Amino acid sequence: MNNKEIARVFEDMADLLELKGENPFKLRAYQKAARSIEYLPVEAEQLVSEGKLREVPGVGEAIAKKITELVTTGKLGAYEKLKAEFPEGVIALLEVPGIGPKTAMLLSTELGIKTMDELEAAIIQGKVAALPRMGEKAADNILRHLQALRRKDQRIPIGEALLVVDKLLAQLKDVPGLRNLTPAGSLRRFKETIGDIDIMGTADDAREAIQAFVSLPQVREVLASGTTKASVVVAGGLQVDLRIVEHDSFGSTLQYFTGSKQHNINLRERAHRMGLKLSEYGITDLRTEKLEKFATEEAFYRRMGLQFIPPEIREGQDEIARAEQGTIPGLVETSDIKGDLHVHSRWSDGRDSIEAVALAAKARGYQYVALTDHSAGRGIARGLPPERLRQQGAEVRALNEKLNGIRILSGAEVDIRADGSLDFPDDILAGLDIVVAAVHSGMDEPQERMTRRMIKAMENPHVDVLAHPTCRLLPDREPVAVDMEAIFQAAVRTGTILEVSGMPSRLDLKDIHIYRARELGAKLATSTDTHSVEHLEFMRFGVGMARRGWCRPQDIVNTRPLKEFLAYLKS
DNA sequence: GCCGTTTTCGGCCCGACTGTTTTCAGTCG
Repeated sequence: MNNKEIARVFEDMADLLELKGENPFKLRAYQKAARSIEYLPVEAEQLVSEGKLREVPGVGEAIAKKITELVTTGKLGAYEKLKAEFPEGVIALLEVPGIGPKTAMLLSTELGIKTMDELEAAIIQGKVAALPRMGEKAADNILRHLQALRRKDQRIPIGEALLVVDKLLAQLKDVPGLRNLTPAGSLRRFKETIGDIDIMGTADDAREAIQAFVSLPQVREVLASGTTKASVVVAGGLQVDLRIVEHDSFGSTLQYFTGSKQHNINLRERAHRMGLKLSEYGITDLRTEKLEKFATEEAFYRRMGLQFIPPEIREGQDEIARAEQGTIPGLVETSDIKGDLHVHSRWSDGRDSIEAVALAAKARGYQYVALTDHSAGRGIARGLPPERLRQQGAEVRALNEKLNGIRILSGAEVDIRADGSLDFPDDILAGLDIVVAAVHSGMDEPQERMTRRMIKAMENPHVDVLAHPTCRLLPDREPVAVDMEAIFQAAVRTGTILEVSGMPSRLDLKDIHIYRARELGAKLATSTDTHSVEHLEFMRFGVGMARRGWCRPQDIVNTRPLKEFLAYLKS
């Protein structure tokens, strides 16, 4: 049983305990453990065999036992027993926003509702509004949420969400007295997918700002609108929350609204031990009741006795303890990047000429860009047969003569075939500056074969980079079955660089993989898989992922200047 | 159920918004 499945069990258990009216702190313990397990950089199974389960924050004696049971038997007695205590389908009702434990139990016991369809029918028949403490409006609300839930796609990749946000921010820019408009929440933490969009700002008149927000043309529905915050649904079904505070609370509010939830809970517990109380408005001294406001997050963390914690690593793991010790590393930034190691031109399935891509790379301040068009095996992607690759090499040489300040590395994105062999013979690979290898087909293979296949490719001395290692596509294609721990170890052994693809639909490797690979000493590269010059911008997502994996500049090989990077490739 | 530089027992984050209510419960983030 994998970490995601284990986390799911504990989340369900927390829901069931809540339905049961159990001690709220107990169910919070389950939720915390679920979160912890979800973010583990290694499989819980490995921790069980190493006896290290108890080192995971939020995992104590009882939960460790439950995890062990799940890992070894694939089932959990306590969970099965708990499930049996409740009518079928109650947990499903909790999925609907606006339905909490009380309402779910009411709907289930009074009306016998098991599914969303039955719920919809009951609302339309007026049965829900007639329940105690319900009413027309409450029932209507549930119906709207239910229908929105049906329409709504899953979480969307961060790349798409940022487009929506950029537009919103541009539209709100001119509202008088509205300042400091900033994306917060999971967007600011660079989570790979976004469930809803959080924006915050400060204003002379919060009401006026909220009014401007809910009146935007793309707002399809206003879910809530008060004096300091509002929630709307915009075209496309995405929920956007806006929170407005006074100018001098900006730092505290940004911190509060960036989350994550678990990070904030941990911070508040720490504050409590310090005799302080945290809220979005600032820090209150519990003894004097005095509120201290913060204009910046830096000042806020300083007051808490902590090193500044970058948003990308505020996931409620051990970042607060690390900040207390002052051991949060300086994370890589987009401005550290000296080159892109994965770009396509119109020679294969890219849109632009090699020269256009090179000039765009130069304009970004890069010193080099690796041209990695597809190999012949990628027929659909107009992959290059050896002869065309040689012709391309000639053009690259000519361009390198002509252009100043940017070096084009001749390379290829070579297919890893089903047997682990490569789509170009070794003598051709040997003539390239850089070889990026990737799986593009036969993705349904069982884990052992896929793992062997990738490792075999990594063992080829000409292969420099393993691209998008898990082959997932957000939000639909699941990662291939592959033993990531083995891939990371092979990367360390063979010196193969692991790609962190910034392409929004890939983001591959993902955060916890990056964390583990780095921990084991593997080298990583943030790349874009550019197919037209605008895609070079995807580097921000690659860097965002790397930061979520706690990467410093020295962990990312393409932060090295050209000469140093070429020397590294040779070694 | 977890956890401890006050504690191994007694705590456990905090505020906003809505709807059905006459003072608050439920839900959310």
